[in-house]
Amino acid sequence: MQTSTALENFRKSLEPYAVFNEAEWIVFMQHLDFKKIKKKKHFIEPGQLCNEVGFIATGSVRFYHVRDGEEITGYFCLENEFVSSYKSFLTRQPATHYIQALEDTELITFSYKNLQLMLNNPMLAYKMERFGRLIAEYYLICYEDRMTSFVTKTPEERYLDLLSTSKDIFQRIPQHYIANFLGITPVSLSRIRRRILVSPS
Amino acid sequence: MQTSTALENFRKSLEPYAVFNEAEWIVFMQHLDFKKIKKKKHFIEPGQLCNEVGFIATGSVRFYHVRDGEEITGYFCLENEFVSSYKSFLTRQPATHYIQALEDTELITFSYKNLQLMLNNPMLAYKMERFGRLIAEYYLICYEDRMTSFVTKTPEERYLDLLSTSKDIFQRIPQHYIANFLGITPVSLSRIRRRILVSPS
DNA sequence: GGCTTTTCTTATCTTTTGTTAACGTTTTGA
DNA sequence: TCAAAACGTTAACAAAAGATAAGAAAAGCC
Repeated sequence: MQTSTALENFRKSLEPYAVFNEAEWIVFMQHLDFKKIKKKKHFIEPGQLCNEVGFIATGSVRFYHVRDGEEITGYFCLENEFVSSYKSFLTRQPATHYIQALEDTELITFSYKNLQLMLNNPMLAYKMERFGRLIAEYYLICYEDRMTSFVTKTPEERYLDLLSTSKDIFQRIPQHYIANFLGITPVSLSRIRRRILVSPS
Repeated sequence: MQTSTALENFRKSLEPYAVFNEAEWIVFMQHLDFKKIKKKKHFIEPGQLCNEVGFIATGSVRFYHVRDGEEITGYFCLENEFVSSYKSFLTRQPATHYIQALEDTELITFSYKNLQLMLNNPMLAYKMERFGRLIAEYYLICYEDRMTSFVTKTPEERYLDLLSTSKDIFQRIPQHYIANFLGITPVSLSRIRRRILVSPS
């Protein structure tokens, strides 16, 4: 994707969270970087400090942990979403999981250092605090919904929910990753799909 | 608890998120209210708009959903924590769950309206945006950890984790609520405890 | 104090999930 | 292009969890 197109798209995506005037936008842009991650390459690995937040212009990533030598995928991000190991980024502690590109991925990023510069720049400080608040609140609600689904719903219900809200995910993301995301094994997801095929309630 | 003590305690608890000077603190306090909830009474019920965020001075609450006539407890809050149906509060949509006092509970609250007033008051706006950002980020990290535990850990591991980080919870909160919180049934938690007693690995 | 309600455990049975392995298909990468 | 790796399904068995019911202990309430 062309850089200018990506930036325009980014600016539009930010509108619910931060509307910059031209002067602010120019300064804001000066604090951005661009990054390409080839498919299967990592954005972050355990033990590393996550020093940036990325906005996915094109592509997709998965978050995964390794337990007993096994990869467990906990989350995905697609275009127009932010990707970061937030806990590491915010607390300045090493990450405990991997973030890996599922496709060739183009990111618009800002580093921790640049974010601090903006938060301390009188021209941007207020808007950046607000931007940060609204983004954090947005993800807070996403995460709360997901937590609730683990407590109140069965794996089958979570699967049907995902199918109805994000059918496209099944076209782009391998099913065994989705199984992990639903909190079950790939074998179990395959069985659930079979059950639903046979007797679609 | 005495109001003045509760306020001092509140101010101290806020320090990681917002440090007010005396003038600011006085204005901030003018936007606060106090609320007592008797044990078993509700802070919010499904269908209601959540119009306030509470800080628990004393007591505790549980969040629960009702599914097929059954109550499922998804979360707890104890002293010095914030309690709200954030999704309802932030999106101005009706809540979908209950929040109920587990003990007689004293809250320091601020309403949505008062928060907006503070966010629009030049004297407080910047600090309130920052305060909101840092609180949202704090809970974002909590929720992320919990989400991850559902994907990467077994119920037994989640139980052992909870036991090691919040042993006191088991003294104050009925076990069948904790079972729901762990994503399992009370019967299943009882069996897990039995298993661990018999063969503590 | 005595009765009711809540809480926790245990038992039984059913359902679901995990584990492991096998197999065919598709995708990948040298 | 061709061998290797990745992917999805299925089967068989074991382990765990859900559903239901029963009973004992503890807490709550006139």
